[in-house]
Amino acid sequence: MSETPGITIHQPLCAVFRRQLKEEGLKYTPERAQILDTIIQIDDVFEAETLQKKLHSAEFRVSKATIYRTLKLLQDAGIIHPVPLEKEQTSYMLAYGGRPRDLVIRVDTSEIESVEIPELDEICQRLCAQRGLTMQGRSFQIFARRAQNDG
Amino acid sequence: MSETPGITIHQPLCAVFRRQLKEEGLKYTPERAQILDTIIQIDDVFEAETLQKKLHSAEFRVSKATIYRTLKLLQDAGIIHPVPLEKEQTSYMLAYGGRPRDLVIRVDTSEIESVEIPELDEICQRLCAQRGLTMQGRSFQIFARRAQNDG
DNA sequence: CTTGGTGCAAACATTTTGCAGCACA
DNA sequence: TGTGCTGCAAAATGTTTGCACCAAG
Repeated sequence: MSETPGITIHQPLCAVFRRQLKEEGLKYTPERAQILDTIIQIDDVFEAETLQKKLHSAEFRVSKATIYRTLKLLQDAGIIHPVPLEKEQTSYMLAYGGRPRDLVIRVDTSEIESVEIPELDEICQRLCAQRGLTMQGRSFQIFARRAQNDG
Repeated sequence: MSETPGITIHQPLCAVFRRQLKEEGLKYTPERAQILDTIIQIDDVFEAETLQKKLHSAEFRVSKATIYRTLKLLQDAGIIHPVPLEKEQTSYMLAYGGRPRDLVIRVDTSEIESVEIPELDEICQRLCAQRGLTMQGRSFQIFARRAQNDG
């Protein structure tokens, strides 16, 4: 993963969230800030539980209730969105961010590989532009298994 | 997998399912056949409950348990896969079929529009080919809202 | 007979919600 | 002083599982 230095997208994300919250008369509390920050750190698919553990290990105690409530807010803000994995718990991923978010999922081994698909950005932009929409994020997964003829 | 143009898909789907079942020593029962058939008829995103109602109205009584069990089998076979909507119930859609399966989801209005993105087929094929995989299906959603500058 | 499938109902797990105490405008 | 937020625990829902009986090879 080649990266841009430390700057990146954290600030904008927080800003988006804050703006969205303010817009609805809600508050940007420490819990919410911490949750978003942790999600950004995880930088991968995650579940409510994963998130809580991570928060926990950062000495930040947040209840499941608050996590679920915040997850919903983040989803409304278009900052995260659910990913259709076969887990029992709902999985989420960041909708924004410089990292790859498109996945190739091996249905036979359950492996998940992140891939970069530059063309997709253009496709998304085009589709949104045609409809006068602002893109909030996307979710793209390819489900595949080992080629059947070798195996 | 060079492709035959868009001929039919129902027969092949049943065949795929039957083969997959046989491969694991399972049976292609009337319930399973009926469930797959109903899913094909629905030809849209659906949930376990929707499915049961549809089956019901077709005078075909199938228990929730069987529906869930079959849904899992169909998923394993790569015939359907979950879609990440904001519903409480898991939503699924057909992975195969001649219909569009890519969605533009309005996060502000919850509208769901199916779109055709031919380039995606190529992209998927390419990614799978590069990895020696056989594609089972894909899931693609764009989350968007009305352009912010006119709201 | 043996293996698998179905429905039912109980069991489970996750997610949601009511409530009391708090914090900040 | 009022609105919103949090944690806790109870409640609600979707999904899974154990069991007894049924069907097919």
